[in-house]
Amino acid sequence: MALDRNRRRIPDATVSRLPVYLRILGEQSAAGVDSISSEGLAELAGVNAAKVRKDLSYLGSYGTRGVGYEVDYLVYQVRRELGLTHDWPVVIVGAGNLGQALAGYGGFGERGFPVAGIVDVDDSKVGSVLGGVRVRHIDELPQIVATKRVNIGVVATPGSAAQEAADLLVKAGVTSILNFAPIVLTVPRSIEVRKVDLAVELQILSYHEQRRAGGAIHAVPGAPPRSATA
Amino acid sequence: MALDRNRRRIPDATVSRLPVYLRILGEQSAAGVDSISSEGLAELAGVNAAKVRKDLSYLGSYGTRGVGYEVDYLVYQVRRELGLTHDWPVVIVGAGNLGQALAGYGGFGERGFPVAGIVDVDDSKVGSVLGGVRVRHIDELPQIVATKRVNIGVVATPGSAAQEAADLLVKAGVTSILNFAPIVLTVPRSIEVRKVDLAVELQILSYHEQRRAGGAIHAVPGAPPRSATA
DNA sequence: TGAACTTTGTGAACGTGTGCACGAGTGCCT
DNA sequence: AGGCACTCGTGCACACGTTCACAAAGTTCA
Repeated sequence: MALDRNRRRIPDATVSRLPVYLRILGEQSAAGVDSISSEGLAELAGVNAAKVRKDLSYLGSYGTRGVGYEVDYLVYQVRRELGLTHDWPVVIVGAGNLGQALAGYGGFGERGFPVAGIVDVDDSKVGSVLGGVRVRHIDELPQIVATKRVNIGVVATPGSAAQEAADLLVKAGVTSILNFAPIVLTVPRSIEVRKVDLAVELQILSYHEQRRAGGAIHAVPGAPPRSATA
Repeated sequence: MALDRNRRRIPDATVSRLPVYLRILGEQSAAGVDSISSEGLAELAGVNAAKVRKDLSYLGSYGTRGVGYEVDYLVYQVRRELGLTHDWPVVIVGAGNLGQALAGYGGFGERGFPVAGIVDVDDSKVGSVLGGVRVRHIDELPQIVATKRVNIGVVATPGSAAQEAADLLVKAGVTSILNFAPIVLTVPRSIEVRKVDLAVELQILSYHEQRRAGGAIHAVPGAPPRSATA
């Protein structure tokens, strides 16, 4: 505790890979594997072995030269670094198509993120039960966040309501937001936001497809003049 | 066409921002805005103005100094670069919770990615209708891909079935895959894969929450010894 | 015990991405 | 017509991320 190896800042790129390692390590552990090399883990994670070693070195020196990493011990260390030693209850705003799917998707709670509540503005949705959780009115959001000690909010509303949802989450005391709405949220700097956007992902794939197709079809009909003045 | 300014490789980071610009530009266009500066676009996209200019410069010199960018013209250019001048039908594999939500989510087709089909292995799901599309048996996948000219496949199965789903998609002729299953897919190098993983996103947020909480609680009970020999 | 072998941890080189700062055009106003 | 204000396009420096390559440290086996 004195020679605290902690409080090292871990690079973003590494943080985003740790969950992948963690899942693989869990699978290996369940399969009875005791020890794994950086090469083995790299293979399973689809990355370079040196990258694995460097990533893991940010947590400390938990490997054994000549052998590899002890799976269970590494699982524990990664979980600790990611803050997964306890559950993080989440609250979902928006009980539409997506909110319902998220609540119904059991893997949420299993992975340490139990759904503490789902809220919606629409009274007709309030009261129905999704994935074992009753939909409540958005006015109850502050109470849910406070009593269930919720730090993470999920925005699953249409784009038009997303900023308002985020504002309410922040006001209720949430400090991290996972945003599924296709808009850029404006929040205080201290709030951590991550975005998941289907359309963006599909459009990136579209770019590569178009490129693959030769893309040489530039003379598309309908090309507007630069200054239509219309 | 002779002095082809095309076939310039656009950096990945830029490609992933173009869809964001595109959505904002579309909104501005709908709001009656004719012209926008890099600063204005940057503000709305939540990024640096220089970055916007550099990103757009990869498409060509479509701005006007002293004025900005003509919104409609820029929309056209970005859409062209992203290959959005025509629709890209997609096929969804897996009609579970997620597959249903994706099919039901109208925004899919509206944004140029109509659902050409949904397939599942489970006979009890075959025949039901989701978002206007009938669920078909996975054996019909090759036929759907061929007749509807599908290039993009969506894997919405549980992790345990995802690799098989990907293999079938590739065999059927799909060249891009959007993967929602929490596993690393193994596919031929020529196939473009993008992954959307809820658990990863939540765990990244968890990391920041843990860090915010001071994280100084390292002496967690239950810390396993390095070599348990158990 | 010691030599051969394995695998980690990390310095260093390289590649990619970001942001500043400023020259170069363009439009507007007098 | 000329000057001024504005904004794009981009060279450059810096930060971040990736990969190589190798010494250090551990294991195995004769």
